[in-house]
Amino acid sequence: MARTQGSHSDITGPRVREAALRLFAQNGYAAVSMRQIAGEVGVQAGALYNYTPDKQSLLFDLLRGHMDDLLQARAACAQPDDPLAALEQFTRFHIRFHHDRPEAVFVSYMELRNLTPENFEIIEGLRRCYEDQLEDILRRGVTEGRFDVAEPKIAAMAVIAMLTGVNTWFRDEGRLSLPEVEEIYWGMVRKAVAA
Amino acid sequence: MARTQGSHSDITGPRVREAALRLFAQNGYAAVSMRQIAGEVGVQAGALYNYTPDKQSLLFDLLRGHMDDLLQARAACAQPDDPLAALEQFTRFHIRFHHDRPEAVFVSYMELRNLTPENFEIIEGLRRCYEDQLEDILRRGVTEGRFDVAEPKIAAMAVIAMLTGVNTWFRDEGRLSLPEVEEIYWGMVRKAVAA
DNA sequence: GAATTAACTGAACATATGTTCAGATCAAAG
DNA sequence: CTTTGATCTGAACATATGTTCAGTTAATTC
Repeated sequence: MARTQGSHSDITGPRVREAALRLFAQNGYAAVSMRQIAGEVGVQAGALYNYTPDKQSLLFDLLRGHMDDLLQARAACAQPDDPLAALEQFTRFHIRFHHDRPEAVFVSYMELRNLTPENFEIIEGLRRCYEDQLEDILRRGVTEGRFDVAEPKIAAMAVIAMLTGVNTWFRDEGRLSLPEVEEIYWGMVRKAVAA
Repeated sequence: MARTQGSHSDITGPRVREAALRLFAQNGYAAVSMRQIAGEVGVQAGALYNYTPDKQSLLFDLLRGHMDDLLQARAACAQPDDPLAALEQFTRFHIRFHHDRPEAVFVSYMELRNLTPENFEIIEGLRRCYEDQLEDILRRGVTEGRFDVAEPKIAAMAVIAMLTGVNTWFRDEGRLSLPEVEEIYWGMVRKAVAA
């Protein structure tokens, strides 16, 4: 049972996923070859198959891992009883979480169609689970008379689309800091659903 | 000068673009081969090169055509002086226009990274031109004291992201009609920027 | 130092890719 | 009917693809 400690496997495995994520984000899943990924890691293409059964699983594992991270990070948040506080919490969490991993966000959105149907269903289920959390907040706010939202499901989709959009233009070196952007978006979200 | 009238070219040319658009939307630019496109048209791969110098130009022409359509359709709209009316007009126009051509919208968003840098710059310029129109409406509304928007550029990006998001979930056979969806989104946009 | 075995190489496999081009086809013009 | 030229075929080109696998390398254990 040699090679358990200091094994390259602990190093190479993550590096494969990192290289795949970066390349998929930059060029798209279909446009990236296993040889490119291997080259980025400094290894021959065949060696990748010690870490993934095939290219499809590599993509799926990235998306799956991202969605797991999202739901886990979300679950670790305090969940205020007050709907307004919960909505603010969700808004700021979403912007921050997505800002911190732009490549995973991008790939998770762009490469859904390159998943096999079964894999797609799994990712889609996790995504729906996240969306439902926002929908629940909105419904509670409506019930308590704090929000004026005729269609909580649609409002949830609209808010998430708006918030995720930050990733398309925000730059760390830009004029505005992330907390400032958070503030601006929270203002719009709050007003958009206000009673 | 034979073959000018009733020429197949008038038929095949558009069919090539239609097939390419449909296939690019479904499978992504990189995953679609010239032979697939040709097969869809009922022709051999070599024949496609009577209608496009290469695959890249085929993609570019689709995106270019879509952006031209967008700006032209927008220019054909009445442009109300009243900022609130102008914003409502923009909101409804955006939802309707994007609803009517989901494939072109999808491809225009997803395949930007598969453009050469020069082609990308052109499309990006057209896109900015469209965004600026919304930004101008918001600025005018602020000047006239009708809107409360600290960052018109960012608000414009947020509104557009929100509106374009309709395409990701809306189905014609769904519970809500497009006019109903228009109404819901217009309500959220109006409140989000209201003074 | 010998044995073990995880980690990796390098070549091979069958198939697919974008693009080119000489030649066949055939509708229209003279 | 003959000429013309746009339209398309079918094969070829060089290169790239995902994946497999027998064999090499080298870190660890005994």
